[in-house]
Amino acid sequence: MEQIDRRVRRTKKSLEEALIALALEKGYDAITIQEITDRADIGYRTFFRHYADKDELLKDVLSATLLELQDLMAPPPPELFMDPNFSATEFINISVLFKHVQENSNLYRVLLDSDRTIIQTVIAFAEKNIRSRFHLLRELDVPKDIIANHMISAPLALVRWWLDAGMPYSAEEMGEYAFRLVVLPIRDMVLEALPEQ
Amino acid sequence: MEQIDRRVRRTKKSLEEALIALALEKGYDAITIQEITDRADIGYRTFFRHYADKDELLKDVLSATLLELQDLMAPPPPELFMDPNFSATEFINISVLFKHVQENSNLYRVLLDSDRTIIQTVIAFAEKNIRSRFHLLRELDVPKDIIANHMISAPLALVRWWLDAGMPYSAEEMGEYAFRLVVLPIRDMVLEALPEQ
DNA sequence: TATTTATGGCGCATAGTATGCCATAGTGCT
DNA sequence: AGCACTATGGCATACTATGCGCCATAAATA
Repeated sequence: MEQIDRRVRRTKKSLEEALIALALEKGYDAITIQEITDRADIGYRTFFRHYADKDELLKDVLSATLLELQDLMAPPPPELFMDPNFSATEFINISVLFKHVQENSNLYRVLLDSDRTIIQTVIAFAEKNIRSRFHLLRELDVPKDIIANHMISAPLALVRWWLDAGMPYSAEEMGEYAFRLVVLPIRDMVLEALPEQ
Repeated sequence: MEQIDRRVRRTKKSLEEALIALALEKGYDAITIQEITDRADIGYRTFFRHYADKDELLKDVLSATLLELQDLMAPPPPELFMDPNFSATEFINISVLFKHVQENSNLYRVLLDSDRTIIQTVIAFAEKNIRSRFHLLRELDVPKDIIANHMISAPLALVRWWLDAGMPYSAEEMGEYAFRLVVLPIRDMVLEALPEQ
């Protein structure tokens, strides 16, 4: 097995925890690598033996959580879109997103505060996922590419607002709002485009 | 009048042009002040006599254009929302946004590529504007704060997609798509909430 | 033309990143 | 337990970029 040296595990774990703590305190961009290693009580030199830069550490921190989200939001099979009886909640379960954000709010705060390029990677990945679900569908009133983008970035903006505002509503409520603002209009469009029975 | 020294005008103009050119070439973040002053053929030292940092220069570049947009998107008076005869296009003319982006696409590219804090300032301002239009309205199915945020960040995400994709649709088409995805659902909510005749 | 002011170029201080070197301490394996 | 291995710490160093003081000079305003 890929048994990893205990020291490496310890070092990485310390650095990851230090990054999150500092990012919440003073914002991701403002952190220096020196501060991370000081907080983690790790030699400055050691940082570069594991990560090329700050962003790589951040990716490491986020990857597990984002893979988890990916599973949660996962694939209702593409055939579902062709089934005229599919229900609204099956279309996409958006409140799952908000629950996951709530359970990992510190991580999401850091993610949404971080460099655009990291978020862009996440968005691009999720978009590809959505597009693959649409590809069986015939063209709608709005191009499918635009819908795919909207289905990702609009909920993400709601998440950002939610966190910035101090989560004044429950995850279920936010799911409901996102459903009304984003999902419902798209579902209606899709239903119209389905081949009539 | 506030007649400004010709040299100052010339210096600022050169710096602004250099910033835009460089930002389009290699991305806003990657630019150094040294590069800006070299390109502008201005002394490095002189930069700091006009701007505290890169962001301040960017703000200067964007301010005129954003004020222009503000006028274009401007106020249908708040009473309009209480008028049951108000039409969809009066609700908010979203295609104006896309036309303005098209005419200033270089600037918007730089803006959307730049630091989050600058975009956040713009979003916060626009949000306040929208909220003031809503304040007469009674509570809807979705909290008004969330709607205000959605009305800003969702179109902005569409603009970002449009620019990143190389503007494959016309401004009018994008306006139509934004209308269907964002404005129409909200308009329907508002209409439901209006006191019935 | 005289006075004011912006600019250019020099040097210097500071902060942060990134790497080389070598002794040391912790680790996995037999 | 002992051995070979390798991650780590600490030091020095190079590099890049920001930010400012100083003073001579060029350009603008009046």
